[in-house]
Amino acid sequence: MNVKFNNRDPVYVQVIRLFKEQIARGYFEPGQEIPSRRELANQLKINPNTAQRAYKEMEEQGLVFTEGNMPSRITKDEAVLKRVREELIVEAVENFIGSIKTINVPLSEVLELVKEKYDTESGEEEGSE
Amino acid sequence: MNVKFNNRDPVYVQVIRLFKEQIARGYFEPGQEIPSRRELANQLKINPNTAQRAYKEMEEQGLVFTEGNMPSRITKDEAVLKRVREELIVEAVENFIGSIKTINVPLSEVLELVKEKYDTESGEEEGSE
DNA sequence: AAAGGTGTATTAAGTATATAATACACCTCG
DNA sequence: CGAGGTGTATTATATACTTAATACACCTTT
Repeated sequence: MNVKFNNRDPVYVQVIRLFKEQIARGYFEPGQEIPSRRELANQLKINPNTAQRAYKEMEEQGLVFTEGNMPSRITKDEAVLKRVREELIVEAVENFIGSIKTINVPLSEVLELVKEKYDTESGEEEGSE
Repeated sequence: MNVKFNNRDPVYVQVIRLFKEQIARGYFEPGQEIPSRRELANQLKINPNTAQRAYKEMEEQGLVFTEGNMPSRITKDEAVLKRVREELIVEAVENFIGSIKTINVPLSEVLELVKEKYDTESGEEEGSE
């Protein structure tokens, strides 16, 4: 796994974000197993306790669930999964609007910029490391 | 002054951001005096040391300068001020594109959302707390 | 000269995050 | 049965950020 963490946000928050993005992209099936805390920690090169904290919060948010001592799973509630995607989109849009309003830029101007930039970096993954 | 800080980012980072936004909006004249560390701390209800840290970083970035023991001032270099605005815009655009790409949303779809939301909250301030 | 406002610097304490090292109960698998 | 993998919990240490309390040199104003 090839994940880059920034040093601004807590790692466990970034891990949650990572799972939400994958959910939004339809990467997970409802009820699908996710890596154990220890395995995730190994994959992401983080501490098992940090992985545990991320999973615990995701459980509180209803994104994953755990039965007995079985591996945790993505929720089977498809409405929840769908809502994750919508929330991420709304969040992105609101952040963007908030930013350009505080800077006081005409909307048409930035929309042009968005279209240009979007096509420029048309792909998004090119992980070679 | 009515500034709301979040608890995610360091306060001194948010203070820098605040100044950059005001610069981007043309709020400051080149060479204009800015509040002293103690006064800013008083206005924003933060610690003078935190204000000092923000000012120090802004000096390192060339945004403000200090002569002798006079009050610090916004740089007189208009090119620098102009660049601040451009950088904030580019940053907003890139963040936005990055977000919607990781979520895998068609561009046309979110652009519609942006237009709708932008008009909805046509004003921007409604702080009551 | 004295007072007070600049910027600047230092030291200490508190909180949140991350890591580390364990520990334990539970269940499955061999 | 026993080993090993689950989730879960506890305790300790390190670091970054924030606040706090001072301190000092410099300059202007009175």
